[in-house]
Amino acid sequence: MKLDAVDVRQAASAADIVYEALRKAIIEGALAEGENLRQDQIAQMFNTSRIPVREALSRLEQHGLITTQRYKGAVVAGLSIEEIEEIFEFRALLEAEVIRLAVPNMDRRTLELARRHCDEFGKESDSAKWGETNRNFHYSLYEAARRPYYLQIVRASLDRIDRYLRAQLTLTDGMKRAAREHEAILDACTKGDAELASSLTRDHILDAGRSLVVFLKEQRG
Amino acid sequence: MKLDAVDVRQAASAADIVYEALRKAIIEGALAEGENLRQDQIAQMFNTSRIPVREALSRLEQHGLITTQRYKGAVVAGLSIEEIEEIFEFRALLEAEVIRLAVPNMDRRTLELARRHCDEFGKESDSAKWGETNRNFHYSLYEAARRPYYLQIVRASLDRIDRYLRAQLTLTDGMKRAAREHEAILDACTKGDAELASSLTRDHILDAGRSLVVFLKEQRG
DNA sequence: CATAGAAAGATTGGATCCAATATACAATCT
DNA sequence: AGATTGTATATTGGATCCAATCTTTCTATG
Repeated sequence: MKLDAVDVRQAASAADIVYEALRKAIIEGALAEGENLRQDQIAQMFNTSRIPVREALSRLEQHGLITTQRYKGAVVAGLSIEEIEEIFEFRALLEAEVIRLAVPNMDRRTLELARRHCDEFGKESDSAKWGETNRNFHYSLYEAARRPYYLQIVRASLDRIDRYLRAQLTLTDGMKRAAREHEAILDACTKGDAELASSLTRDHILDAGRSLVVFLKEQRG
Repeated sequence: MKLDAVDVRQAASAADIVYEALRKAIIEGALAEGENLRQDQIAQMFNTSRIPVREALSRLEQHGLITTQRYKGAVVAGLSIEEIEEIFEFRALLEAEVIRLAVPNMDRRTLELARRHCDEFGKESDSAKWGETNRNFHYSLYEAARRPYYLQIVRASLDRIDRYLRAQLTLTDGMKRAAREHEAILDACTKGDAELASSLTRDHILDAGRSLVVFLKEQRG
């Protein structure tokens, strides 16, 4: 007997499904910041009870995507400009280090995959998909660092500001500029220049952060 | 009328209490790694139902302190040597940066508080309390960085390896060495030398990590 | 009319109950 | 005996119910 066995114990629980759906909605900006999240309402949307919803909300709160108040409920978390600046600064530190550690481990497969994501990002016309292709590109390089803990934190910090980052990409030349910077980063990786890849990544993140903050300060007054 | 008002809405929920108690027990090593955590049993210990326990366990899992399997329950997370090495490396990067950012903001009060924690650490004879005083010392300096997001991550990563770190401190001269290194870090901060404080912090963490790994490799074979 | 306070409705936190799954052990077959 | 199957028990995941709290609305009163 031979068949493609899958581990059924990895089947997603109701809480997993609700969590992933809400996480995606918040990251993509489908749920506006400050929006109320009623347990009952969400439970009905997913044809389940409030218990798995509560667990999903608990996870979202741990990740900083929502804030809750006892007996008052959950709202989609909003970030102040100071908080956004801090997270961009943090990401610059962390991702610059991750790619420095990653470069020595990059093999042909990694670079080819990154090349595909890079091209895809450059060609993508649907602005709704930029966030996803942007992630794919960076993660495809970061994976080579073989640092699961670092990557977990990278993911969590990106989750928090992804909504804003997507807004930044749609700004005037945010997208074109990001595409150019991606090319430069990928080039450095291909050449095996870890220091260059690291400092380019750092600048890439800090630049995006700066132009986003300028934009938000105008917008918020 | 004048009184110390507290916001009653911040009163801890049952889930909060269970979470904090379990977190403390795991960090301090009171719960051995691999130990089973039965929802019913914990609920009875806290005179509550399984619902708040489930929420507490969910939070612990998000923070990596326990691992759970569907329908099988939760066990206290254990870390492989590779994972421990990664977290020490991560902490070195992060905490070195935090203290670099903190030094310019340190005022007299901060330094006096750190001095007290430093002395307390040096005098403390109860090895069970070393972990706590160690935290107090470092945090008292880190606070000055005014980077809440960084500090949240610092705390989470320290939580994961605190059990092992405490073991390291009780090693032969781990404690004396740590006390000396604390003095040096505090001196650098007092002098306002951010770069020195940063590199000393980095070495302090990497040294502890290295001697811990040596110890664990012997112990685990 | 404005406002304080009470009552009603909505919403969350927690308790209890049921269903799904895993584990341990007995029964059965070769 | 050893392996396999069935069954009983324990445990978790989810549904439903109740209690605590918040929010809104209504009313009485100045």
